[in-house]
Amino acid sequence: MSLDDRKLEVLRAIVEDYVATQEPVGSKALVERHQLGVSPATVRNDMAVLEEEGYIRQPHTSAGRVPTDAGYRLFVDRLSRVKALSPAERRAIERFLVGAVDLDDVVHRTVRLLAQLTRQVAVVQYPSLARSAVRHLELVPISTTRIMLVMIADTGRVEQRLVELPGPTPGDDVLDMRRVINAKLTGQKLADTPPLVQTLVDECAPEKRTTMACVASVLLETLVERSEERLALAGTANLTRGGVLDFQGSLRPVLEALEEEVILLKLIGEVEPSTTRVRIGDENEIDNLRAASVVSTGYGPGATIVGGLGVLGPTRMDYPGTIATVRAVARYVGDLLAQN
Amino acid sequence: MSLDDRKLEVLRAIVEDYVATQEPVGSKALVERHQLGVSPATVRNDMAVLEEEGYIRQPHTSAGRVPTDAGYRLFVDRLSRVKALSPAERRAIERFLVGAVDLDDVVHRTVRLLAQLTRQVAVVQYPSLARSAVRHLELVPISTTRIMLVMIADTGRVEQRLVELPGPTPGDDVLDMRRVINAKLTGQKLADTPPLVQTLVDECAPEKRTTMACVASVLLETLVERSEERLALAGTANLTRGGVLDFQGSLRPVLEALEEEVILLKLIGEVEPSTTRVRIGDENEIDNLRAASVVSTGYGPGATIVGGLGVLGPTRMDYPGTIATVRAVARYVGDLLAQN
DNA sequence: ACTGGCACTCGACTTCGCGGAGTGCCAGCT
DNA sequence: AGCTGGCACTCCGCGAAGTCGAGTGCCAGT
Repeated sequence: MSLDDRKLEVLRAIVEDYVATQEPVGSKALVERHQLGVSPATVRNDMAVLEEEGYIRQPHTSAGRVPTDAGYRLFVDRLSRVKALSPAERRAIERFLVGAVDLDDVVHRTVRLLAQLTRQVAVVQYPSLARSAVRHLELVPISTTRIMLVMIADTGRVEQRLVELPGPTPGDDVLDMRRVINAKLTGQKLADTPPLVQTLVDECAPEKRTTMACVASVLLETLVERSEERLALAGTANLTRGGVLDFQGSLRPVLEALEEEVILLKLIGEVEPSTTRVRIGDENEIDNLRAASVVSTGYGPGATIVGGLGVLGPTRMDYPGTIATVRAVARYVGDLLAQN
Repeated sequence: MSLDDRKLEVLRAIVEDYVATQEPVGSKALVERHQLGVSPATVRNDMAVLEEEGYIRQPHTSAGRVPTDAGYRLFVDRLSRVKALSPAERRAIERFLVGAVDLDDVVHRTVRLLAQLTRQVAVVQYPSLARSAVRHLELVPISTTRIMLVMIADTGRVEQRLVELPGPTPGDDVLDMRRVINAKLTGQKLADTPPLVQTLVDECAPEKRTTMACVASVLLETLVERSEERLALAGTANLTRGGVLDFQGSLRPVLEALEEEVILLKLIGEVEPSTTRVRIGDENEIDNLRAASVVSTGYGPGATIVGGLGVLGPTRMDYPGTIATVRAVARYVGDLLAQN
């Protein structure tokens, strides 16, 4: 016995009602609120099957039904159509993002916008260095034995690092290095730079080699190894929405997970092109987030992806709405980046 | 009738026990756990007076006593001695901060360290631009009509902004501007720069004046108006410690307050030289934080202060320990900054 | 000025009983 | 077959009632 259309319809109704009311939903209430055209008894039979198959469950005997993670999954995959955004939402997005002056600003506005629209926790990854190219490298002398290395990526990200030189170095030498380095690296994908940096040292005049080696090593750190990824987070207060009910009464593990950048990156950083990814409850690999769902997607100028963004909330969330919002925001941000 | 020494001793005992156990403390338990040398009945009389004076209160008749905000205040001001840090804590601080590679890194490590040591929410303000001086200004051509302005402050902070030029501008002109601007501004306190920026435009050759004006306006924004202050936050998960008891059961307002940078800046940004400031419960001006206490102090190289840092927790917190930790961390960070 | 004793208060926790929402199952209907 | 109405059953939620005990305030005595 498989799931015919009506059973799916029942599942959808259960999910929608439960998301709306946050209370287990019973057969009677279901037929009253939806035009299913059958009696409660029939619905009960369907429910029994759905429960058998693992899509819904009862918190206890003689309570209504609640969707399981699998139930939400089925709902998301086959029963929901992505909602169109309301004009009001579109306007909100535009108004919010217009007037951002630099990358930091864009990211901060975006993350707050997402949190506000979805009423959940929002995460935005800064454009990944790994997916960026070098726009310019600058060496700024700070003292005779120290220079500051500033890298500007085509995504607008700027990274800087202090370089301790092995000995006093005249300003002209610094300018020289700057010229050589830029000639070699400007326009290159960061991922491709490591071998090029090596050739920088090799091709350097012997008497300047130790200095160049110094700069090169910091350069490598900055370009590839370093705190590569950055994140912005907003809307943690939204976790308290819905009282103690969501997250089985303990925000603790969730808050802890949100403090770990590595975890967040796992959640929203692993993006395939033009997909919106939905992870529901148990599908999350992080134990602390078994009671949460994550909707994430990639963003970037045009079709390329330079980073991820998404939201995290209780499994009991409005998936169609959230997915629509996340996608829309990602697209707007991408357009914004394309303008630079 | 005023507060003699024993009454103060009783208050101290109440605060210490309540902080430790999180339960209202009664007269019997008090004499058992502390060597007060008097009977419970005597303590009860003292308690009655302390309650009269507003330093403690009963959650309900026939429960033990709990300190009021005023009680904590008295405790902090007159009854507690700042604890010395344990060697383990000192080591932890050093180990944590050693190896920071740049300012971002320092701030992030510091905030996590503070959160971990105090087991509370930690906030660290980036060195304030208003208190910094210009170390160097760099103009990086991005295209013929766009340059990137990078400012490096003596505190290690780096700010960048994109400048849209009114028309195509040769690279030499950019270099010229860079030289002029640096000559004028390097070493200046940011607070002093606005009039100097104006003279930059005035003294500029007429044909380059519109370009320079463009740069100058962005420069002004960057130096003074712009998102001037930045913050790092960590340890929000610590709010859930102590269960539903602290913050009268609702984290919501606290989390909301923590999302507002402006509020956080108010809390830890207003620092007088070399004072540790303690705001207890109602003393906070922000309504959302009436159930919280904030311990904050300034930090900076040597005696100067470039920013603030602190922690936020329930009014029921270990004040002596927290104060000691906050101070120690601030000092270490200051030393670290002094080395650059 | 402190102490021991004592009556009293009142919240925390347990038990009990009830009502009701919701179920599963079955016999009957279309 | 598939759906429906009816019915007995389960079990949660909630309020009432009762008990327990920590803690208090007060007072008389040292």
